[in-house]
Amino acid sequence: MVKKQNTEDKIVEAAKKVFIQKGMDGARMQQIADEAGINKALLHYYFRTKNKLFEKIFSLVFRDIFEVLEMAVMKELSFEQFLEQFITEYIALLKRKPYIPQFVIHEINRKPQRIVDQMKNTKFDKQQLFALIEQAAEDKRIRPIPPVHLITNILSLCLFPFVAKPIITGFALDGDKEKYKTYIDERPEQVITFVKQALFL
Amino acid sequence: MVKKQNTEDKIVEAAKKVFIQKGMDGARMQQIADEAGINKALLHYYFRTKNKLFEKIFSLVFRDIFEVLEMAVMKELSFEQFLEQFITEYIALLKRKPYIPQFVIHEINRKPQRIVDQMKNTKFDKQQLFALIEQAAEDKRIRPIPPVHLITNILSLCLFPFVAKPIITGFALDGDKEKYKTYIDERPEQVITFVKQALFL
DNA sequence: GTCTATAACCGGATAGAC
DNA sequence: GTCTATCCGGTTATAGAC
Repeated sequence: MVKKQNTEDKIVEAAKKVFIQKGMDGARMQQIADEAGINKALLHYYFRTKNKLFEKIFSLVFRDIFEVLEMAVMKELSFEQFLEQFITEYIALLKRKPYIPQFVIHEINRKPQRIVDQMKNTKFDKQQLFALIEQAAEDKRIRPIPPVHLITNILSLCLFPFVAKPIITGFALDGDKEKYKTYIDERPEQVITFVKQALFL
Repeated sequence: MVKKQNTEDKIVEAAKKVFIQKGMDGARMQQIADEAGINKALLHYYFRTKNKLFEKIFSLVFRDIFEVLEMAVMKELSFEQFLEQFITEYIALLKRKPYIPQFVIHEINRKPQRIVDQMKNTKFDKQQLFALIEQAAEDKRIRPIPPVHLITNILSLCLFPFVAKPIITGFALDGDKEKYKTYIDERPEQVITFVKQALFL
């Protein structure tokens, strides 16, 4: 938390903030410059174009996303362990970086293919996870469920509260930010319980 | 499906398409004009500014969203009936208008307060739904669960498959569009089963 | 109501001094 | 590396003929 970061870092941080908030189209180089406490020209000096700056931010944000995903699946867990650990850690990640879902959704809209390509480039192994689920069902440890549905279920339960934050706070929780905080703190346990009840025989 | 609609309708339809696809910032008046088969000047003649046109589209899309929501809760169902009917109809709505979630999320980002205000203006009664859930838990028909969590769970399970369509298709389903269609067709049953298992004792 | 032409504006990008 | 000033293309918006 040192105040004297170098200019490039200041730019990246400011750009991250603005691009996440406004998306590529809505973001303004002027606002990024203001946010970083410099002027527009310097932005171009460091990153040449708005697009190049955006690409930089995109790759940074994307790295965050798979940080946990990879970790969770890499370490040869049982399905039961995976379930608890994945939900706990993924929600923890989103608490630290709540802007991630919004940013990704924005990009899904703009350039779907880019997101898919990036995902294919990670170490995350889809097959391994599918197999884990199918094995658990075969062993009668969980009720049978198509892996795609289970995975999307889990992801949706983790992600939605962050995407819909303003709606949940404003509409369901009377605009009370403390209530939202509590809600999010309860989430890991609530999701784990919900999924376990839904699955285990 | 008559071909000769009046100009205003043509504009609205074209604007809907473009705004949904590109968002307010990304949309271009020229593209809307082209899509409607008229010229830019006429756009301004009917709606004065881009912003006013967008507001019009926004309110139209928003009406769609609550179409089902209101219906489902209005008609004094038991919790069990509500559950099945809501999930079935909400996913059916999203199949008809899959652009809704993206559009709303875009707006959550841009102007959170607008969304919340709009929601408060609907006939949808939050309290009634909360009470329904709490009553079911009290009667031991379902296991106890905080209503906010249950509602967000259900919504997330319905919405996510549409928001994440490109990712699900491209990454989990090998880019096979037919598989996505099948996946979506299976969804209502999968979600209902999942939620029921998670809830009912 | 609808068009063509153009004004007014905005925002990304560059030139050039320091 | 950092700044001020400026350019230039694209986009919204308006004027005015038909």
